[in-house]
Amino acid sequence: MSEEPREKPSHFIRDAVVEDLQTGRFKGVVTRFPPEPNGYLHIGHAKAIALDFGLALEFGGRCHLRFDDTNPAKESQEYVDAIMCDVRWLGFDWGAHLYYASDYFQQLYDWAVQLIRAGRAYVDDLSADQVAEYRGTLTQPGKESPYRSRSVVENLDLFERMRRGEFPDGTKTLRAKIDMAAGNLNLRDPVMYRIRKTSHHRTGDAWCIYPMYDWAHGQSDSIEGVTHSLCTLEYEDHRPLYDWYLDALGIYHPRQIEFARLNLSHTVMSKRRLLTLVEEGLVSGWDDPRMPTLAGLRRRGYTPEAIRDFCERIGIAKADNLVDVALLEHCVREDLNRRALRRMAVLRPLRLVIENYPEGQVEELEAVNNPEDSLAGTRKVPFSRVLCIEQDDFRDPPPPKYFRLSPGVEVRLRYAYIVKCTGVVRDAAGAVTEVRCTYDPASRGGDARGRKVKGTIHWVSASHSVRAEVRLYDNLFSVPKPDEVEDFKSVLNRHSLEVLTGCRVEPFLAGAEPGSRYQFERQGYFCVDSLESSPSGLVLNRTVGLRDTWAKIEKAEGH
RNA sequence: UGGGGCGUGGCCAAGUGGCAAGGCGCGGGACUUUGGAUCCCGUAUUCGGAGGUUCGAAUCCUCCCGCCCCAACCA
Repeated sequence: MSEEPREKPSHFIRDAVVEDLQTGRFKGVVTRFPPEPNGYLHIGHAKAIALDFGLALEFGGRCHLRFDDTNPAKESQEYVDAIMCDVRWLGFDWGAHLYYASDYFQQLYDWAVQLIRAGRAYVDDLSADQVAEYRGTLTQPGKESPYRSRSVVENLDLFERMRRGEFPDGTKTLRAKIDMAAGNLNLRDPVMYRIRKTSHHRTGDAWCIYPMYDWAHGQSDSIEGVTHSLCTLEYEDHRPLYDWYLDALGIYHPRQIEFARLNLSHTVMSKRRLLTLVEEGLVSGWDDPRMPTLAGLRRRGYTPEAIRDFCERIGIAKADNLVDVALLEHCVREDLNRRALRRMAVLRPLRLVIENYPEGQVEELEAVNNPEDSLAGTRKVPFSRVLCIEQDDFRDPPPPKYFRLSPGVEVRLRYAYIVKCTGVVRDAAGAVTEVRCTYDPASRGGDARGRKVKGTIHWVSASHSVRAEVRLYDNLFSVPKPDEVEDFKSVLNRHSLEVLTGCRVEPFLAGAEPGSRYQFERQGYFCVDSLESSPSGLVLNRTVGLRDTWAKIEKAEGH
């Protein structure tokens, strides 16, 4: 295993980090991945995780996992657990640096008091609607709240009573006193605290006022000594506020840098839309193998390595993007090609009878486990007179450039023998129910002995194979940009899941471990479903198909 | 006459004054007991547009065009 560590492609954030280290602005690198525990992580988060943890690793620093849990109404322990599980699975380690914004509630409260004392924050009695009204519009300045000029003493008193729970939800807020005429709406006296008499999954009922994102985030970064606070583009407008709070408080000041979030073709990435799919039962859950969630990709059979590689290849930049899902698929294929053991499985069985093969005879033929890895060894596959082959591997008449079985034609049975089709059996409707052939005993192992045999097909012994259910997945959406359609649900791919129940797999697969991955020769990569597969009922998920040149030819040839 | 960003091939993306990296995809070929893998070759006279500066510009200047984000007591 002499993996040449591919040179890390550079990007503007790495450049900025290098510069900050050189100029002495920061002495080391401390990053953080700050998910809100209100949903499952998806491939877009993987990009951020790889960036945050990757940079820390690269510069000998550290990366914190910090839950941004400032909105108890939407957050829960279920999500906290799922997120930690996913980050670990992806291969990253936060060591002892697990934090929660809720751990800082007291410190944040004290700092708020500090701002009130400095005359930089005030308690406002305006209702939510009024606050919106007073904010003005994109093109018109807002106007100051009538409560903006309350005295420090009064503000201090009111704020403390807010905390004690003397006022009902929504009746008061604490706001920073900045500039109601600012072009950047985030600076028009942003709300720092709102009253919410809701218990929090970690702090219980200790608090009834909760900090807003902007008030919590920068200060949390500061407390933890974060150097580079990396986030997505939509927070660019928040940076002036991030900086304002830190400066107003006069505390350690990390640097926020924004990058473009990932968009993947043929799927949706917004938490709101993913939640809709889950809640409306359009998918089986957050871990449905068609979902772009890490839980879904994991169940689909994706490897952490492939996802990390993908994250590296897409790069980090500031331009809006839509990455072709074909790149993600390429990454798993590349990873699995060199690691997955090969097996034979017939998804849509067609009976093949070898007329001149002795009745009752069984041979154990040797098959290579992985041609890409000589250490993977070989296995024995039972061969007998009656086999199952793929329905697609027999055509009568054969279309142009078809290399597989058809009347009078010879084909190789992978690792077995060369067989020649002698005829077919059809049912009353004319459908082929059985293919007949003879074999060449001298071609054992598949040796064509000089002959040109263009096709090689996979097979399974009818009586020795094991039954299995196979689930074939396709893109969740039928268009590249479902987000741009009026109703994204109208463009769901109706064929995103195809369940095949009569599949036959080679006996070696009988005891396959849940989650284990294989390449089914000539078909694709599959993994044993981790939830619904059992020894008595094997269930396999197709991670991704193999590149299919024949499909392209067939498509180009006509229909 | 609101603010903040972004525009390099079908999709990502390097490049930051010296004459367009790389990857995916696509097309062609070699090889092949997976029509897989692997290996070759091809794929932007041009960098949103128009001017300008310069011996020389995707890179600097000016104007224009287009796209994205922001008016939750969400993050």
